[in-house]
Amino acid sequence: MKHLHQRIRDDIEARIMSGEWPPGHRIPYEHELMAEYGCSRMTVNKVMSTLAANGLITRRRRAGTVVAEPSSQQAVLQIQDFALEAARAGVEYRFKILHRGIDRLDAAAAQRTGQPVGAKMLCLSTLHVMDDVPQAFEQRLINLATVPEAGEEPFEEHPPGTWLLRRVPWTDAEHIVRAVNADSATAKRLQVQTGTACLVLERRTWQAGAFVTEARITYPGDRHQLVGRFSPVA
Amino acid sequence: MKHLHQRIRDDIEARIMSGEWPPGHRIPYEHELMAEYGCSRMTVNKVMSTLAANGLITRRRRAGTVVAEPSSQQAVLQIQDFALEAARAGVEYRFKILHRGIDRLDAAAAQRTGQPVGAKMLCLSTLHVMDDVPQAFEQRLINLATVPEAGEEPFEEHPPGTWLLRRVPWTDAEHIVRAVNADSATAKRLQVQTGTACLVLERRTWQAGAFVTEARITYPGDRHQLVGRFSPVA
DNA sequence: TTCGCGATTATGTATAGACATTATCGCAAC
DNA sequence: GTTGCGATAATGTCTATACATAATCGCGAA
Repeated sequence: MKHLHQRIRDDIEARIMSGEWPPGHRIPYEHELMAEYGCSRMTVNKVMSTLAANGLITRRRRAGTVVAEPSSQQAVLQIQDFALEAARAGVEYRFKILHRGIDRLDAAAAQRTGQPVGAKMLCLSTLHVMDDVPQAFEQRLINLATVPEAGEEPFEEHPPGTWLLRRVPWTDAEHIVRAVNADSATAKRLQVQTGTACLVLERRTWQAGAFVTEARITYPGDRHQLVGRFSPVA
Repeated sequence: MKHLHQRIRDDIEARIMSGEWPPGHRIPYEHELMAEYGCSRMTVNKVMSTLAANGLITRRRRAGTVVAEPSSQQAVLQIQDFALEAARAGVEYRFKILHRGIDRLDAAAAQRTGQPVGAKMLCLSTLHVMDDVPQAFEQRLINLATVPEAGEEPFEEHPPGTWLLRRVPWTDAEHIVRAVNADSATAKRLQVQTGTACLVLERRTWQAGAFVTEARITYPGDRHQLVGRFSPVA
């Protein structure tokens, strides 16, 4: 046997995953597990705390521990960095800033981001291209109040998303994924027919309550998909 | 001050999130933090283990602990249960099984699911309707080898997805999100025009290596979007 | 019957110490 | 210089104990 911690954890996870202990089933008390595995309560406690943090079980003082009800399902999608993805696929990547300007928030954008109308934002439109084929069109707002240095950044080496990610850590993010028919301007930029289904990913990020950036990325539906793999437990 | 554990954790998270400790920065050794906070090493250790499990820091024996490099971004999307969503919005929900049959896997589906060609699957087509407006069209395969009782289930009370979720815990899931133009059959079922952009969510789930189910859910692009909120730290 | 309150009990947090594990560092031999 | 190896220093795991906290149970009073 290896570490007791891992063994207890595997044991309990197996029983939950196999359905032997269905949702709502009461798990033995810490002192019972302690006796069963012949270890101290701290060891059992650490395992149970970990499982609780992972959402596999629910603990309540005095009442005990039960297997958690399955929550509403989550899809975890990996948003790959274009440069990375291109490097892996062995194709050439480049990006082009189509528009750059400093604007003040209009009412709709203020509503979306929770910022006051008129807040100064750096507005960027970027086209991501792989092997001369447009892969995505990105419209981004960067809050100059939170990230003033973005105003001076030429975005020559890295596209705005990559630059921001390694400059400003974010604490909260909101994602929206939609499908839309390409309007004529978008279709032209992405070199698809007007009306082609496109995947639109909107992401807004905050850092400790301060709005950082909003990105709207439009992918041609026939060239891109978002993929994710997920296991509820490590 | 409340609990030391939380205080240390908040402190370190704050320093990482604010950028004071950028990725790669070496975090004080456990014995240093122990001295700084005047607590035992176990307390520090538990905090650091938690942060490491959350991917915020990277720990290596002898080398010490450093702030983790930002990984590629993830979008975490909540897939809401239709009945729940409808109840919250105060509208009527119902579903209709359009087709039901037992089929054997063809080559393409076998490829996708990693099952042998010819494996027996329960095939269901379900339309989800809210206030008489179609909201989604779901095509689902259920592996009868893994979930034989699905063959007898009439799916009168709960739609297949809900039924499965509370019957079979899953250990792995794969998600793909795409945008497609509605073909005429789909358009008719969803009561939209042919060619309307639709969001397609594909999910395949396994339980301990055994294939459970594949669902392809098609949402009309103008009626639905996937939304998610995410904080990297709890 | 119902309400309130104290005893009970299971989990939450923390401590001090012990030994295990494993990279790294630095010195010595080549 | 390069290599090898032992000392060292960091995290990983575990114990035994203590006290805190909170929810439930059950008893007694209204």
